[in-house]
Amino acid sequence: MTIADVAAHAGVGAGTVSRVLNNSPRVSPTTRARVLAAIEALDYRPNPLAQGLSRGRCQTLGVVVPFFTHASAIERLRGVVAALDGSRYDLVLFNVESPVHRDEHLATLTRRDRADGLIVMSLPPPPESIERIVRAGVPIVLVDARAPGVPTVVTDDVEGGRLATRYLIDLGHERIAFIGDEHDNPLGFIAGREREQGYRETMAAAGLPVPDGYVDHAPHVRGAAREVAARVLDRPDRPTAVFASSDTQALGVLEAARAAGLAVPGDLSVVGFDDIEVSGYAGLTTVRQPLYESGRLAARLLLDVLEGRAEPEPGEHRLELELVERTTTAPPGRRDTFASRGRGGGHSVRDRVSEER
Amino acid sequence: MTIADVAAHAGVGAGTVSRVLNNSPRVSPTTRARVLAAIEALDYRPNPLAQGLSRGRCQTLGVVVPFFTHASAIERLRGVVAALDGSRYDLVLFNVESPVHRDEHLATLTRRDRADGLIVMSLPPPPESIERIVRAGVPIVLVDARAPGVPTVVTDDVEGGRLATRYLIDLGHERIAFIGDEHDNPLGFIAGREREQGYRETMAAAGLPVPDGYVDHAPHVRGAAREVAARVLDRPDRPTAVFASSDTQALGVLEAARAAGLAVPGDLSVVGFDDIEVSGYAGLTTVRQPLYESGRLAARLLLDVLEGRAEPEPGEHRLELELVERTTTAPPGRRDTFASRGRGGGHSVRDRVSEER
DNA sequence: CGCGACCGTGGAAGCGGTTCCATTGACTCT
DNA sequence: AGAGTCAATGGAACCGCTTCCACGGTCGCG
Repeated sequence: MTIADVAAHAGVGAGTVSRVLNNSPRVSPTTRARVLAAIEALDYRPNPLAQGLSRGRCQTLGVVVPFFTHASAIERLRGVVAALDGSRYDLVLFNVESPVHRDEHLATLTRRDRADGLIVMSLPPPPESIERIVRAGVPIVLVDARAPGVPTVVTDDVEGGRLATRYLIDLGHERIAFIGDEHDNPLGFIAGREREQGYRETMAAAGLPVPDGYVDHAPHVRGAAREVAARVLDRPDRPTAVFASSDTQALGVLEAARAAGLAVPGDLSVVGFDDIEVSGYAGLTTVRQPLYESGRLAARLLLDVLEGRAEPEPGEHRLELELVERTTTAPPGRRDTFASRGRGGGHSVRDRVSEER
Repeated sequence: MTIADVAAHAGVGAGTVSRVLNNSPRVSPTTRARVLAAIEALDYRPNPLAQGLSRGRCQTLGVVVPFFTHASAIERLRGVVAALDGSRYDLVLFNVESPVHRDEHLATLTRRDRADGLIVMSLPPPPESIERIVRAGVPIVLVDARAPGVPTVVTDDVEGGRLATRYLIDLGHERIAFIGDEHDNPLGFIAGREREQGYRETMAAAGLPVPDGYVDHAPHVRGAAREVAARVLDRPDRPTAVFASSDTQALGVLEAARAAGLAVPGDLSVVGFDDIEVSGYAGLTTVRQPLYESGRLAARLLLDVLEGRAEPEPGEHRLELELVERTTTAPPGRRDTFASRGRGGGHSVRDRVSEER
């Protein structure tokens, strides 16, 4: 079933069929009707590969995302899919779990034959990759990562770190520990480091000490964070609060607290970062970043460029952070019963929203 | 940068370059070396669209999945991605939120020009779609859905319903309510209905009554389940246990119980279905289905066919269900304190596994 | 030593579209 | 009425690759 069959059936040339398909104005109404009838009769659909080859683009958006099953990645993807829905673009997923992975994918994506546009999440891509992609004319948007000369959708992670720390200090905490990602992660994530910087700045500004061992790092999984947290909770000068640089890790901290027999927030306050879906359920106080919105915005920026509605605008699109207060935080030393808190809770708009998902 | 450039640079014909690219044995070692050098020198990569057009396939696997952000879908996708990793196939995601959506996608996927193989999740596709796809020679695997003549990866949902109900009966419960998906959902999901059937069968076999109003249905979101649960928990003959046909809904039941001031599992036992990630954290007793494994198996079956290692084998690949006992269930009337349960818990292998994600 | 196999290779045809160019015929304008 | 426009259309060229076919050169064998 090719365009030639349709042309024959309608008694016209292939070019005319193509013009009808592409809504060219240069076709008479009667011819158009005949062609459409033939298309209908033969149940013809253009071959996307042939279209792609001929047009030099492939109606596909590539999303390069590390560990796509991580809750935060999923939320972002949800935003991307929402933005793509109704457009003519398909979504191809490139999952990244190592630098080799990343470089392979970025190398194949330097032309419009695999994806017409690229969303790269959370990965600071090697500058030479970026440059090749840009030079090749493939529009790209970074999410949760920065690079000069490229549109990015970001939040201010340093500020987020400040927000969480200041909140704990305002509650009256003085012994505040930090648990974050390992600094030398192979994919070069920097959000964790920036959140740590915000933490350190704020502690310093408040004149609060950060003893050795109050800052520790662990791989981005719950179990690892729990172990590291166990260590700091076992110190004689046990902190009264922990700021974890992700909700996943904060959940690990909560587990460690439970294992250590500490009441939360009675003995220990915990603040996370991200506001993934579980967090609402776990009652975790956290710094919410608009994950869904970030994906949606990135996809929209890309579509605007691809469909000629806008020029690529290098520069940051900053999304705001917001502290969501739930039930894992309280002033230090106030011994709440664990029981009375129950599950869930929280007071942000987000909670109402997440109900209905 | 085309194959002709490489050919010119290596001083050979285009055909020879193609043979080298495709590991044809009919190339002399010296020529092969020259071509490889040229490829290297020019940093040449074949255009996948042109390859696809010429070969009649596109090195892509399509996954059609309703509501891909649902926890269960994500787990399955994770399995698919794992199976695809290392293969030469890309993954294209077709998210489905309505029958129109579904039919549009299935209609475009009846040829090898958009995807070489198809995984359809949780959707009973219209028989004529299936037939067209099969006739077109596009391998397809259904997950969590059945159709004659097509390979499927399934679980026995009726049996799962029995499992959960029998477990509650064995604990000593007699007043057991059921909350499930609406029967007339537009996409035709049947898992919920089957789980309900298992529930009804087991109740009948045990001679236990199922009063009017003990079985109710709600859309597959937490909030809706909570409202429906609130109704049944408000009855004079309040049930001592609720079996919800998904974990998402079970979480809604837990919320309703909390709102009603009922202790879980003291006043009310709750069993869910799926074992999504949150469930371990929430301590929910549930019927675990191997979601990750189902995705992985489906992708592997498909790859085996696509790479000629196997013929498509219509028939069911059944994966086993397993009851995971956690802390939302207990014999009726035993008044546990809510506090002592804390969070998490559970005794399945799964829990250890999920720690390390 | 001559003939047929066969290996290695170049080049053309084809995959199914899009787009440019040339052609035709109707229509306008002087 | 003839020249010039312009709309509608057919058809060829092209996108970049695979694959088939044909051809020249070796080699083995009689």
